[in-house]
Amino acid sequence: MPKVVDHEARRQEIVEAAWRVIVREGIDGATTRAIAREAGYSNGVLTHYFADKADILLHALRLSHQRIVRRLHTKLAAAHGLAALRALLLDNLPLDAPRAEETRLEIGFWGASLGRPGLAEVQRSEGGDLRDALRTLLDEAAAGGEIVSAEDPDDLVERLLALVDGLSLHHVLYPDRMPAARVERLLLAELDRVVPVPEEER
Amino acid sequence: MPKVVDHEARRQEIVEAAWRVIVREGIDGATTRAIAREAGYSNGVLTHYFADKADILLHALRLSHQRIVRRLHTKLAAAHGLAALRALLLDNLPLDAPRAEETRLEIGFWGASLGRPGLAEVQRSEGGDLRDALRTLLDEAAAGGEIVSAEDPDDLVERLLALVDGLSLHHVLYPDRMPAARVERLLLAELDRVVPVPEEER
Amino acid sequence: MPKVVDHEARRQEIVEAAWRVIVREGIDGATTRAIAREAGYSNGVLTHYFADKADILLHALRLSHQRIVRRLHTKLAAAHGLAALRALLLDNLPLDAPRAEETRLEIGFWGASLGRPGLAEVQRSEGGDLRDALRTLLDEAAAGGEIVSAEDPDDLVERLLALVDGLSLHHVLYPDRMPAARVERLLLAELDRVVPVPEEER
Amino acid sequence: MPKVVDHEARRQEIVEAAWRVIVREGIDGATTRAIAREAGYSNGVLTHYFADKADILLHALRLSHQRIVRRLHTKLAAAHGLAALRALLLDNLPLDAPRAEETRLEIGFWGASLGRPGLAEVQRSEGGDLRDALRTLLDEAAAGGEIVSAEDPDDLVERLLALVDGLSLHHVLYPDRMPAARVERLLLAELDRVVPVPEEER
DNA sequence: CATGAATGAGTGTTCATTCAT
DNA sequence: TATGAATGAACACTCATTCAT
Repeated sequence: MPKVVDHEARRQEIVEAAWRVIVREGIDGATTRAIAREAGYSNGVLTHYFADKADILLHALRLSHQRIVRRLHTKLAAAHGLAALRALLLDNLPLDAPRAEETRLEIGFWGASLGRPGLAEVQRSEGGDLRDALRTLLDEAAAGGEIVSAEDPDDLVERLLALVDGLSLHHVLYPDRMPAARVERLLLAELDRVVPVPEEER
Repeated sequence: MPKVVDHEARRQEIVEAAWRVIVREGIDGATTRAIAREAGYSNGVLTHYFADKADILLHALRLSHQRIVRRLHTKLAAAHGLAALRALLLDNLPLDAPRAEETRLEIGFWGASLGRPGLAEVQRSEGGDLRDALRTLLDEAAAGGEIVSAEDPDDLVERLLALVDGLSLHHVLYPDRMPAARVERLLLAELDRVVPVPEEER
Repeated sequence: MPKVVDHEARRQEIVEAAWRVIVREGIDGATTRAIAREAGYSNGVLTHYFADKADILLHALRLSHQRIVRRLHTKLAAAHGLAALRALLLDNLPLDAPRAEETRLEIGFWGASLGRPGLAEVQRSEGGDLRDALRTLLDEAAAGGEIVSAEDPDDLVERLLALVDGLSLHHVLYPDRMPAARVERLLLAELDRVVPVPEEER
Repeated sequence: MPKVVDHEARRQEIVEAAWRVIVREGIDGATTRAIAREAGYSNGVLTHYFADKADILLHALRLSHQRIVRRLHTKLAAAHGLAALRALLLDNLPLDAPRAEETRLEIGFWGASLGRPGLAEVQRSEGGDLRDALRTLLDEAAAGGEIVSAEDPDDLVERLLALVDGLSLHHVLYPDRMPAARVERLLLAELDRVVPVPEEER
């Protein structure tokens, strides 16, 4: 098995370069040439590692999701229940520059996904992981008595996820109106509603 | 006596053609040629009515907003307070095919706006109208005792708007997971939280 | 004879507009639209007065020549012999802004004439008028004993004309190196060579 | 090991193709497509070798100048003083077909330079080389007693250069009136004026 | 006569892709 | 494997010209 590891490593290099280009120039600025240049290779290399440009973009999107997931796992390793739920949601908001970059990339892909089922599928399945994690933590919190809600837990999860995306979008598009602090406050307020907050804690 | 052509009407024709192309092919598929063809004219006509492609896209976005606003005004003419608030929010959701098209267009523009301040500005200012309307109705509902909330009303409005956009996005991208009925249910559930619902009514 | 005068006047208006556009924007910037706009008419008018764009340009060139000739006639009305010759040559140099404009137009037409025999023909025939005038004045000066030259008078005229064009060109292209004063000095020096200047006069 | 292509050689190929197109079709006929076709390549190649069309035109102009300079160096290698001066001036006249082509190209660029400072700058600086060479030879001739002139040597050089351009122009535009032989005769006559011609030589 | 709407070929330029080396 | 040369279709945009009104 000669050079198999190299192959995968090179793919990764290119995908990371694509990610950087998309974040920096936008999805329209992510030409194959720009990606190859960013990766430090010539145009032609891309052929050896990806079927076409769409394939590269798809993997760049996957990379972004993987990073989010990895970050989550690190953060959630020691946390449980409501605290973990809160951490997970906050982590998915563009509260600092790196995460704002991720959000910009994601927004670009929303539009790109409209006519390309392949991209939408990636977002669906990988978004599913986040949803599952949320649901698990929610159940954990409910089991621990931290949360009380008459609402269907899946609905609650979906609304939280929609809120995360909506707030993220508004922050990136209209940062003046929706600064990071407000994004955080609005999301936490939503979460607090399902929590029967004892008077002594607040 | 020149050829009788209503200049403004022709502009509108072209903008509507652009709107249809964007909805059908996505914002990337909206080439000047495609727009001209859709409008039933040759490439060159666009020159007479718009400065450049960006100008056309901008007006297509405005057209979409105008349609939403017009529809709202019709619906809200006889409604007041909480009922109007509810109607307004529901109307902004992609609960039927035409509105789903509008949402698709809007999502495309989110990405396009990232690197183009002009587009973002249009979205900001026209989105502002909706926000103001929401706020007014909210105050009306609060004054009438229909709504009770300890939360800052502007925050409430912003969260509702974020939720509208997030739910709309998820419906368009993942219709299986987020069918129209669920979109509606999730939004109304959010609204119900701020309403002190008397037992006998529910 | 209805409106015949109007027709010619309108042609003149348009030609003058074309002249101004060419001087201001260069020959490449002289589009039919720009000319019509400058003239204060719509695009379509040009059709009624000129066969095509080439026709307009040709008349704009003629106009420029006519202005030069008219100016000459005014200046030369009272002058004769060597003084007139000198005046005529100086008048053809771009020693002030309006004449520099004329020169710029002329240079543009030199290039345009290369592949268009019609334009070259206009320049040839109208340049001939100037040559004839020079020749006449030269003979006059020679007859009056003001000038003594062993050279063929036609050759002398041609060299003076070539020098006028060469100096004009260099002034317009490289004004730093060839300011107006130098243009004038160099031309007069050339003329002085054929004149046996008495010591007491200099 | 990439396809073996001499990058610089290919650039040269394209520039030479551009040169031929400009000479044949005029500067307006030198479209990027025409240049690519003349070079025997597709449209897209130009991208690899030049920033844009202006870059190609600029190099085509430089190529023309380089050819003139190279020819001069060959001719002047063994010549000195007045003879070299005479050779240099004659060499810059369009006395045969290839040099007439060069002149046509140059005339086209005069017009093109009017609104484009970059092109004018190239002509200025490269024309400066010729001026310096002339001045050097003039000094050499003066030092050797071959030439006697009370005139400022720089002025003399400038007038000779203006005459070269003016005569070249007239030859190209009006070949009937100004055949090659006359061009040569007129320039030499100008030069002879500054030379104290011994009786026995003429 | 004048308008200006409309045409459609043509412009420079970009870019994903192919492929010989 | 990696290069980068080469392709050719596509892009937004310009413009002289035509013509119905």
